[in-house]
Amino acid sequence: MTISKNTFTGEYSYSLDAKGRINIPAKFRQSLSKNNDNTFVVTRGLDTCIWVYPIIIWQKIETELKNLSALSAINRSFIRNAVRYAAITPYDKQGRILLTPSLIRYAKLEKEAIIIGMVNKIEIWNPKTLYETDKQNLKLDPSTFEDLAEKIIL
Amino acid sequence: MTISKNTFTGEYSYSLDAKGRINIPAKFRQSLSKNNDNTFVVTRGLDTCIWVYPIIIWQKIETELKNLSALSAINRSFIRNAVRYAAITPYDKQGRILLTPSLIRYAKLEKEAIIIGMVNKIEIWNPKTLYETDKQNLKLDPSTFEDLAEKIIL
DNA sequence: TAGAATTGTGGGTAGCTGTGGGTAATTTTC
DNA sequence: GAAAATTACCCACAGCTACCCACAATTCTA
Repeated sequence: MTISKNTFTGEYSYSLDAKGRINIPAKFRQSLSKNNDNTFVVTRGLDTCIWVYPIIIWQKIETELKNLSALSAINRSFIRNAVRYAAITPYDKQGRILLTPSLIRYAKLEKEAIIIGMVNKIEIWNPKTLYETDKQNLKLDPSTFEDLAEKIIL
Repeated sequence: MTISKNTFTGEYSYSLDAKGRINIPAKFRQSLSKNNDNTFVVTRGLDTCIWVYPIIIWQKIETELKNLSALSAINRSFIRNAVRYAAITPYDKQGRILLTPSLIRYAKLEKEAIIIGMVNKIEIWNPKTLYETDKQNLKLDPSTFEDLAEKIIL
């Protein structure tokens, strides 16, 4: 098997149910390595969305955070944002994870949700918010974009 | 076999079936190196077509993307756009890959499709769109080609 | 050139996936 | 300590997908 583990790509449309549960695409679950124990970590994204990490990836991030100097205000604010809203959620027999009300509010999630594989993590979006964010991003510096594209895309 | 692996050339006409499957030319499949596990990655091309990569080529892109810091908004947006439309598809016993409805819509594919070898990747086109694009490209500033000529010896 | 193997295309079906809801166990509240 | 609220776990089921087989056309081989 050469397909890399804990790596996610693609965009999917799923629905959040009345109990705050949302399905993680079967393909993403299959990509999880065994030592994740069918468990993800959900937390606030830096955009208006929810970030979902395989738990072993999250653990690496935690150790990195510990090594960040607490002197920098940016670091402190990032650590606070990333860690304080993090919740560990194993998925149920049907492959769904449970989102906290706080996260659902933060990402302005309603019934319909877009799930995007972001290589080493997963994002959950309200479709409208995603659309707005896409529009905003078009205004970002295009030359940086092109530099990245030339370096990375073959 | 002297032909280098994971390299594609030539133009072929194939048909997309009702289930969204399309055959990858046998010659292209034979060119795949073993470690690809009979698997391609399909994604949006920069033109109105679908790009198909051998998975090990795609994995290089993934690794680069993993190394981009998620603290930068430009990086996040870039990753999202690069990965969002990508799908990993092993080909079946008959040599066909499955295209996502989203990609089929993007490339405006109907039944008839043109498959083109583009050295390190493969392109899938609607014949009409390809024809139109060719016509447009004739109008491009010829000096662009001259710039390229300085970089590449044909 | 005849036979064998490969290739491209179509379709059927078992099993999986996504979604909703129910119930027992647990926690919370008064 | 009992009732209410919340949570965790289970089942049901429609729709879809992955996998299988069939077959005609083409290419290869002896």
